[in-house]
Amino acid sequence: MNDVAAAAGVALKTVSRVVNEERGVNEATAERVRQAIALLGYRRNDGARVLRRGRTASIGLVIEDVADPFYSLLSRAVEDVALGNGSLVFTGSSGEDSLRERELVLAFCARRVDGLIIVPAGDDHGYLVPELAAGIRAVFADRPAGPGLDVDTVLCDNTGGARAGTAHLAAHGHRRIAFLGDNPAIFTAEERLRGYREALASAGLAYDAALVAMGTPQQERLHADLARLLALPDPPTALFTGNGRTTVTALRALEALDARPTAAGGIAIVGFDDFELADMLSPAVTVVAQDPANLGRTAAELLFRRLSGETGPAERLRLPTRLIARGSGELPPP
Amino acid sequence: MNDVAAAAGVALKTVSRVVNEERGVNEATAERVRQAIALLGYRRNDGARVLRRGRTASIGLVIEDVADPFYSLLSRAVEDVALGNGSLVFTGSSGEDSLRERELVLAFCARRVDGLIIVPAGDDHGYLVPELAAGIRAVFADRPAGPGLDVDTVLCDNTGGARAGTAHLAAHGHRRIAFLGDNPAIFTAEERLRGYREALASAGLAYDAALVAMGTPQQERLHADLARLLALPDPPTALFTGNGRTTVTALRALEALDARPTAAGGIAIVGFDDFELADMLSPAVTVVAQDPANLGRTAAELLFRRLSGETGPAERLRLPTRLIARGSGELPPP
DNA sequence: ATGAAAGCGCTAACAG
DNA sequence: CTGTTAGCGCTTTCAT
Repeated sequence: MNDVAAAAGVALKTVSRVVNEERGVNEATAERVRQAIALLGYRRNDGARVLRRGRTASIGLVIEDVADPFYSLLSRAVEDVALGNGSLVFTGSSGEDSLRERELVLAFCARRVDGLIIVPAGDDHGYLVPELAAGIRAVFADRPAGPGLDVDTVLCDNTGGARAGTAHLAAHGHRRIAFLGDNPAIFTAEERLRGYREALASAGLAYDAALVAMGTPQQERLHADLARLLALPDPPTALFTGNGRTTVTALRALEALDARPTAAGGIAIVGFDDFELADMLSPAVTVVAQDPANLGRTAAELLFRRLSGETGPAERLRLPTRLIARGSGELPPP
Repeated sequence: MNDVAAAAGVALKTVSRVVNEERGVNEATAERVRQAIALLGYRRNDGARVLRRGRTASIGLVIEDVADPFYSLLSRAVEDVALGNGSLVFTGSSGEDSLRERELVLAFCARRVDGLIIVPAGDDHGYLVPELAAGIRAVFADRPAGPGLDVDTVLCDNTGGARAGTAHLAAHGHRRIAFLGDNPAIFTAEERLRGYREALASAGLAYDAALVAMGTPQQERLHADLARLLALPDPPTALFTGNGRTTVTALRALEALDARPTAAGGIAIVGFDDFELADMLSPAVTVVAQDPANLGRTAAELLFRRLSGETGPAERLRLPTRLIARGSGELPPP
């Protein structure tokens, strides 16, 4: 910048004015400065600018895993909103590891991002308190913050969705409905289990712990759980799966167990989360769909509203789910 | 930092030393400083640190769309390598828009990222020349930089992959093989078309322009193209699809045209790019698989080697593809 | 319309 | 082992 000023024969401040397109600069002078800028290949250093101005025009996004379609859709929506607000986004995947979540968040804070969108892996966010006090805004998405943090949150209607999916199976005559969920330590997994139980109760069906299996959606584990379920004296005739990953993995496990449903019949399935090609399988898979892009957009818009000064108590939004009947959830019991 | 120094009764530099865990500080003094830090809730401002040190410990990643599984896998790999090198990553989706690509790249440069990984949308990267001259390192991934830019590049063996896929179909007796590709303006689409043509030539089959359809993978367009192909007096008995999106969309279009293959027979298909559930469709889909995570990892590792001082001429890497036979590519001609 | 000076928060380079 | 000084590149404030 100094060089540009010297080359154009003006003061630093004038260069600054031209670069930032402030008005009140003689057009001839401005042109001279622009020439010098072009000649020297000068680019404004936004880092220094930030240091002086306080706002970084960047936000941090911490999710579980960008490679998961659910989160990649969410990311894209956040990105778009951020760009629309002139902001860049740091993305980080926590991999469901609360330590890594914390490291990422703190690294973003040290970079003085204006705000954060967090899909938390852990449930202790005490480490955020000083940052929030220092003025960094945060919005939690998909899962709430740990206790003691009063912060904007956008969740999906997990319980209602699971209730609707389970009720759908019950309405098609199933009385033995198994629940395959994610690790119960995960907020959404637990809420969905609750919805499942509520739907059973509404349908007058007894809750049977033997029909419930929860854990990380790994092939081997699901294979073992499904083998156990199918070997039960009174095996399930329907399956409610607690998230996209679990649905797909369960389908694979059923295939391996030679128990995958066909269009003609077999175990009925409803899955939480829509997924690519669910409509092309046979039978096509009935799902309770969330809208991850909507989740990301809503969270980001809320964040930017806060950043532009909107005050008021922490918001807690719930996004609806939608049951999409495609075939696998409408198979009758044998 | 001033406040901390005052509270601990030491000089600024001592606080700096403690914060950065430099050695050569009396343990008692250090402890006093740490107490003051905790008391005041002090956090180092990395922006200021960067300004002074020159390195931002951040890189920029520009891809086509994070929401696309190919790029989301690539992103995750880049993220992991970056984190392993103590660096954060700005992510941006260009949406196949060269203007937006440019804006993102320049915004990242203004933030003085240490390096860039770019999947280019456009083919004019003149705007990068001053940035490269200013010392920002860039690695191009998946597609090469425009003319005149001598820069590290990691590509996949598009031609070889398409050749292998097409040859596979020919080896199974097909003599009328159609090619459904992406927009021919896209580098990879063109390379894959080349591979297709080479394989035809090797198999002694004539190239027939009527069997080739290229464009953005939208449902309507593919539907129309497929309808035209199927109505040909001498219609194709096999299909080679030029990328993951196209494969899936073509499958849907075939379904709508009532021409989707079954395990029993029908039009044979080999697709470029593997995709989730390809193995669960019926017939399962034979693909030429790339490894997007490997692509991301390789590009990121190359970038960080450059950032840590490795010199030498621009590298041009080609990553191999792998044919995975699953059924749809082994269907015989009628 | 333009400029001079101060300082954002930090660290490099030297003292002591 | 600790402190002082200067300055990274920019914007803000107050002159001119």
